[in-house]
Formats: sequence, C-alpha cells, structure tokens
Amino acid sequence: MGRPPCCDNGVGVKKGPWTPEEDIVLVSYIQQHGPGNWRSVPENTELMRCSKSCRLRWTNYLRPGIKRGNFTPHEEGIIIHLQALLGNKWAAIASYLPQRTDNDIKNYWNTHLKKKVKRLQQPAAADSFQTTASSNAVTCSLNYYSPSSSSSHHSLQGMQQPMNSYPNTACSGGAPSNNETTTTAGVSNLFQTWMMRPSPAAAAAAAICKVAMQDFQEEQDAAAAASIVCQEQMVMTGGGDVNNKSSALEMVVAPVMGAASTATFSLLEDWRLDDMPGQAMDGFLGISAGCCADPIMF
DNA sequence: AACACGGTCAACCGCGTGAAG
DNA sequence: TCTTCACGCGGTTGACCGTGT
Repeated sequence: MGRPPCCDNGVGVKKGPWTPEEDIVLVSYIQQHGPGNWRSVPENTELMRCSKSCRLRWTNYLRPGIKRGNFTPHEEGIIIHLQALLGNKWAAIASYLPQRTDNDIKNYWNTHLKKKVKRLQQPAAADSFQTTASSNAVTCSLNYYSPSSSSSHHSLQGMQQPMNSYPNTACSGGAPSNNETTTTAGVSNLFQTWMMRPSPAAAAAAAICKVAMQDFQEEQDAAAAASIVCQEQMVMTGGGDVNNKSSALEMVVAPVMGAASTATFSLLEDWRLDDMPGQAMDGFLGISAGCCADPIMF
C-alpha cells in the first residue's frame, strides 16, 4: 500500500501564496503552542492549509531570525565550500548559515552560484572575476574543488564511499546520488587536504581560527571555555547528541584543526543550539569577512 | 504601449526516515 | 516484525517581476 499524500488532496485545502491574515493566524498559534505538531495547526485554527504547508511557511518565511535580501560574499564563500563538501545537502548547509533557510540557499545556489561557479571553472573567464570580494570567495573555493585541481580531485575521489556514519539529521531526506555520496571520512580527508595545503586559503582558514580563538578567549573565562571545548569534543567524537543539530562538519573539523577550530565551531554550535540567530555567526562571518576582503586570501 | 523572455523565489510534490502502535 | 503516520528533505513548478525589443 503506497503512502497517501499528506493532505490526501482534501477538499477545501487551500494552496498558493499565503495571505497576511493567514500568516497572523499561524504565527499567533505558534506563539501559543510552539512550533511542531503541525498536524494540529489546521485542526485547531481556521487555516484551510495542510500541515505541511504550515510548516513550510513557518520555517521558510515566518520563523524569527530569518535574514532576507542579498547574500554577502562571505555567505557565498561558505555556501560554495559546503556545497563542495556536502553536495546538495541544503539543510546541512543552512545549519551553518542560520539566518538563511535551506530553501533560500537552494534557490540562491540554483539561480546565482551554480552559474558563477560554472563560469569560473572556465580558466579564461576566471581572471575577470578576481577583482570583487564576491568572486574572490568563489574563486577560492574553486581552487580547492575544481576537477582540474589534482589534490582536490584526489580528495573528492576519497568521498565516493558508502555513507556509514553520516549524522541523520544533517543529511536526511533522500539517499545521496552516486556522485554526491559523502562520508565523514571522506569529508575529513577533504578538509585535511585543504588544511594541509600551504596555500592562501589554508592560511586564511588558520587566520580565521586564530582570531576566533583570541576573540573567544577574550570573551570567555577559562572555565567556560574549557566546558565548551569539552562539549564540542563530545560532539566531535560522537559522544554528543549528533542526532540533534550536529552535522558532518563538526565530526571532521576537530581532528584536523585543533583547539582554534574548536573555538570557532563552538561559536557555531552555540548559535545553533541556542536558537539565537546572528550572534555567534555574526562573529564567524565577521572573521571571515576580514579574510575574504583580502584579495589574496579569498 | 504591448509583448516576449528570462530571472527570482515562494510554495508544492514525492520520497526517505524514524517513531509509535 | 510489520504497518502506519508525522515530519523533514531535495527537486521541481509556477506566479510574479524586471528588462529588452
């Protein structure tokens, strides 16, 4: 027996764009009951929407902390890096850009970045894009994930393995295609290769981590820092709640990046676990911005 | 002014996953 | 163990808008 559609094509179920009135009803319901249990939303309100539609509207549009408008060069760089690492795992990528929704990132990739990356993969065209910060971010990524780069090609080949320990939440929803199959080990290899390269981007990454660690130590007392490092290491080693909000990246960064990376990704993790959009990530992006602004670095 | 075209993005669809019974 | 169901994900669609002719 096949699985029926979520709303069973029920008569009277409204589709299409949401009206402001519907938004108000949904938001006020969620304010009272919290997000989740979406099935109950249309049952307990006058909304003639299916539960799926309610969830989508909330997560992609009404949820607090969503940033709209143009993507910054730093965000572009992050998306390109993570897309190269994780493939089209938009939810996982979105977890590192908490102000952006997976839908937003997916749309932005499909409408902007995919073309940009494709264009830049043609060597003749690449030079003309070296001058803007945005394009520098793209170019930097291409340096590491372009098939023409022997080391990255090597690493990418290492990713063509069965997915054994990939955190469910971070990449659930559909089996990976043969071309996009990634493993924690594969991502780790790629990251390791990336970090080992005596290159501007590796230097930039190291700088990011160094500055992050300095900032982190300035803002936190030793005990708090140690506590967070311990929590992070639990996540890294699988001791944490990897089924909650962790992702492949936490699983692979620590072994190759050391304490400084722990601080950087602790900031990310803090942000995501606390559901406080913008704070830690702002710090992260701010650090990245410094590197990305440097035409040599990014 | 009218039309065609392409880009953008909100929303929908179908499927996988895991929990519950 | 099997079935059912809610939820979440990635892919796709279609309405809307801006621009060019």
